[in-house]
Amino acid sequence: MLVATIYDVAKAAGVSPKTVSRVLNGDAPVSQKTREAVQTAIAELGFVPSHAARSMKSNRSGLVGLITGAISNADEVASHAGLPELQIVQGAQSIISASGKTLLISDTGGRLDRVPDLVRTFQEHRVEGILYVADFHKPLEVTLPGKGIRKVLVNCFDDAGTPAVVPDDEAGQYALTKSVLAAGHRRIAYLTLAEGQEATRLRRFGFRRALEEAGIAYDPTLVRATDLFGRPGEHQLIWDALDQFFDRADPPTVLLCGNDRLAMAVYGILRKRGISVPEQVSVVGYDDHRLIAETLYPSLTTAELPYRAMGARAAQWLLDLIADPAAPDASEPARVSGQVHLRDSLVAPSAQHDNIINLKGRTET
Amino acid sequence: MLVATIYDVAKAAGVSPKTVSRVLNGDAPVSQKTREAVQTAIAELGFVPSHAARSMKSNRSGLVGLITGAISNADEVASHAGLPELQIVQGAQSIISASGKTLLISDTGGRLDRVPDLVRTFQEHRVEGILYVADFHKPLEVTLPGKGIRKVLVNCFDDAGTPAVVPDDEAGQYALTKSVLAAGHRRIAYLTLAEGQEATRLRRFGFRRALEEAGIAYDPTLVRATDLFGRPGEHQLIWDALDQFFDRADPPTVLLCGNDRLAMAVYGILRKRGISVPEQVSVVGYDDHRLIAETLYPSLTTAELPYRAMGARAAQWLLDLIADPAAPDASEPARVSGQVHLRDSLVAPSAQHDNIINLKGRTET
DNA sequence: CGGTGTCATGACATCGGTGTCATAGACGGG
DNA sequence: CCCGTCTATGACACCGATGTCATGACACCG
Repeated sequence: MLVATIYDVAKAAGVSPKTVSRVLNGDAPVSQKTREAVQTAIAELGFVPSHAARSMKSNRSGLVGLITGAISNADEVASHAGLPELQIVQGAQSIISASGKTLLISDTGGRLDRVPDLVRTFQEHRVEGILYVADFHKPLEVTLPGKGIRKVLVNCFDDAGTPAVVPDDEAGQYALTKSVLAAGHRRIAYLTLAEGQEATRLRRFGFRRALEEAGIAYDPTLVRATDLFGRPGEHQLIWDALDQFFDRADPPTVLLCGNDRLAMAVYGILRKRGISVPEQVSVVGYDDHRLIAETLYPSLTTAELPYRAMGARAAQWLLDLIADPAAPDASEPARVSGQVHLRDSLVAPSAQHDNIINLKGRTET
Repeated sequence: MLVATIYDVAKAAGVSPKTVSRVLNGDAPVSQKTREAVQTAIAELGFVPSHAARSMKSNRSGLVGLITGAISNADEVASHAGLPELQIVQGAQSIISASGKTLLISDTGGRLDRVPDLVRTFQEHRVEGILYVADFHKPLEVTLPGKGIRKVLVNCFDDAGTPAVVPDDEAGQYALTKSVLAAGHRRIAYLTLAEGQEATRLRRFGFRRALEEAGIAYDPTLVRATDLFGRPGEHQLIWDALDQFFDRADPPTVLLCGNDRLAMAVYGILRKRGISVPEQVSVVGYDDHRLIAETLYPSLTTAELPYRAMGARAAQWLLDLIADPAAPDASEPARVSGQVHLRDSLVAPSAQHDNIINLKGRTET
């Protein structure tokens, strides 16, 4: 006898299995004496009810599936993905487990073609819903199998009206740019993420909107895409962009970076060029990747990518859909916005005592 | 009818449920014609067998539980924990899923008192084994419940002979120090992790062993613990340590850091002091946290904390224990060693053209 | 042509719980 | 004292698979 069953408990307590069940679930009156006898037997045998048997009868698995590439991506590419994506899992986990359900986490290992397998495994476990988490804000790349299963997309979206939760990149960059403007900056350079990404497109809108409101013309020559996801050549790209910016007669007083990792690289390259942060130029990131933002010296001003909140929001949405099967799909993704975190890397241009103009070549090695 | 059952398939194909089962499992001959009829019915109904029913009959859940604080820690503390710990999960995931089993991942949310609950949930699911993952190398902090369930500890150990997989910190620091010595350094400063940690203790052994072999005396004044897990005050601690090192008549030519995050902070503080890496001093980390090591500029020489391999090793061990219930416990934890990754932050002292001596105060702000 | 073995298939019990229904006492009112 | 009601409990079927055993249809052999 590997594990005790309800029958073992019943025999030990001298009652019927059904009575044990009643003690377990408290769904019918049981006399004090019987209850105690049963509880003693349960404790002695170390009995734990079988989830399989229970869910078979009730036809409710109490399971929610989550598909992510986070766990594998974390190592594969030292990119903006990885750890932050994990916060989505974390946010979902907290909501799901608070609801008494269990989260089944599966990992694509970076291979989209494994998704059908993962969904099938979920179906075998009769999950009540599925969360699909993308590694960054993008259109859904696969057709999710699993007809009839409730799903919520996180960090991605489709055009079929599947419920989706995405970051409000436009509002995030808008708020961040407003903070930069509020500090007094007027010449703002922007090292964006790769072209073609949702985040790049949406954040540029937010950036421009903030500039317009401040009456500053958008200058495309102050904007360069430099994110190569940490692949070789990225440092060179950043270096070239900084060259271009600082060669100008009116060099920028602040550098916005598409993510905190880029900002970290920028710190290093600025150091090599002999330019101090923030004494000579302010630097701003994006993501609020705290490992970076708080450890960098000086600490980094950045906009939060509200991954944790997105995970929680998506999980709650999914639970609602499960509870009310008649609930309608959404026509629009839910957009979650995050806060701006002001830290030491952003100061007023007036506090930048050392002027950057014509620093070019000063300490190139 | 929410989901199709084997009975629905049987009816649609005009055969008995048992025959459908035979088609599914291929454990008995079925005629070609019958097989096709059944497969057609399965496809039409979108039938997926119920894991619950299956495991109830077979008494084998095919599940393995994993308990970690990684998912929550990732955000809580921007420390050496978080992402790297996740690689343990990743390594385990790959082995477990390759074995056809499913990994059930649970998260303590940083609260050890939740462990019994998590174990209980695992027991309800009748997991065949449990992996317990600590956030850094330490003695086991809790008594794991779940009598009779096979367990393997990862990144922690107890004195009861529970199978455990830990990093070989001594060998790692030894190899890393050997690399530093091989580059020609003789005056080596060491910013260690917090006192009292296993890693701190073991790595110091490795450090000293390498020094001894090179005939260099261990100088305690060149060793300072500066890791505050990213909490405020850490920068100050590092700053003070660097002051002390560089005030010497014979300042060190290289700084070993207890982890890559510390190295990142060191980069920033050195920049503020006007000291260039590696032109004036070499810097070395620990962990091979690639997000940091490859993005920092210059890229960081560091020793790999072989988390992924540890996860895989532990998972394989657990699978072996499950397959052979008679297998004995181990008296010693398995120690997994990682490689040294040489990158740009470490150069020969002869290549450090600018002497550090008496730089003190040069650019303090 | 009967006996025997193989192949293909089905009936039935079973895994561990829970829903349904029945029933034995206790208790109270008329 | 009888009957209705309520409380506490048990018998039994069932959820969806699969293991065991039985059986019908052939084919092959002597």
